[in-house]
Amino acid sequence: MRVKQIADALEISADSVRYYTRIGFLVPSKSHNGYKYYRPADVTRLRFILSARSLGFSINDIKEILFTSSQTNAPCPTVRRLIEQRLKETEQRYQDMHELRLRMRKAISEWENTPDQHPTADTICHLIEGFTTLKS
Amino acid sequence: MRVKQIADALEISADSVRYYTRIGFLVPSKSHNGYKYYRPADVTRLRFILSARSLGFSINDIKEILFTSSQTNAPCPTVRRLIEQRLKETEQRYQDMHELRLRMRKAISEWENTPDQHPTADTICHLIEGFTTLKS
DNA sequence: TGTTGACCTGTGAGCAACACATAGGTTTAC
DNA sequence: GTAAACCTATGTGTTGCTCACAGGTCAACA
Repeated sequence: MRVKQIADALEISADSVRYYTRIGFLVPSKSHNGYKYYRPADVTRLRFILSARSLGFSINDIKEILFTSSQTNAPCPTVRRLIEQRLKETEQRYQDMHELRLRMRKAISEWENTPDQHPTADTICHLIEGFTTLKS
Repeated sequence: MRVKQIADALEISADSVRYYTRIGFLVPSKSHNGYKYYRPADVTRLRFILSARSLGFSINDIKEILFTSSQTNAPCPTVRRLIEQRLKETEQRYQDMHELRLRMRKAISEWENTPDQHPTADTICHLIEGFTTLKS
């Protein structure tokens, strides 16, 4: 299979496949014209990568998992440790997003009753400068 | 003020200040030794940048706002338009994070009753490969 | 046989928003 | 005068891809 075929099969972009190849996650064989050819084992491997990504593992995490596994060691302890970390980060970012979301909504609703205004010597945009999270 | 002083004053890293300077948001004067010196107007400007960032505006958004404002036009319509867009994106990412969070938690709880296992010819990590979002 | 056009390829660069590494300058204390 | 602490600017690294580009491949047609 060539890059587009494997990409279509797993519904990702050819560029993503090229990226995973570039960082060594996939090792296709090369034909005479320089095209890369992927074998069924690469499909399995790519499917694994995508599953891991969808569970929040980073590229580096996957690298570590793949390495452990290639040493014929059980990667499970690593996987359990990593997902706990990633979950913590995700919770944090989730919380941050929640707060950002509220701030944005508050700004929008506050600005509904605020007229436009031209910039002055010491204000760039009075909407933004006049909005403070600390306000009631 | 030199870079660290202005950074400390606004509680951000000196590297961030250098970054904003590099992209032209701040234009300090240079002294004989190459050090950059920031004036009070830069503090105002930096404060504005930080406010905008905390409302979810991107660096490019801020660039647009600053430009409009520098033309002595009211940047308010731009600001209102941009924040609506950013809010939409934020809502989407918030939703994505929510789902990722649930997937991760489900995986962790499912894996509690799953023993470790060594890799085989066609499995890299049975935990990840055995987990599917579609499962009940 | 030649050629047009659609489609595909690999490589290198670019993106956001900073953080880090490095080599060297400045300042204060002694 | 010098040593140590602290500061500086610049360049590179980061994450996970996407995009731009110049060119290769292949089937259909003249």
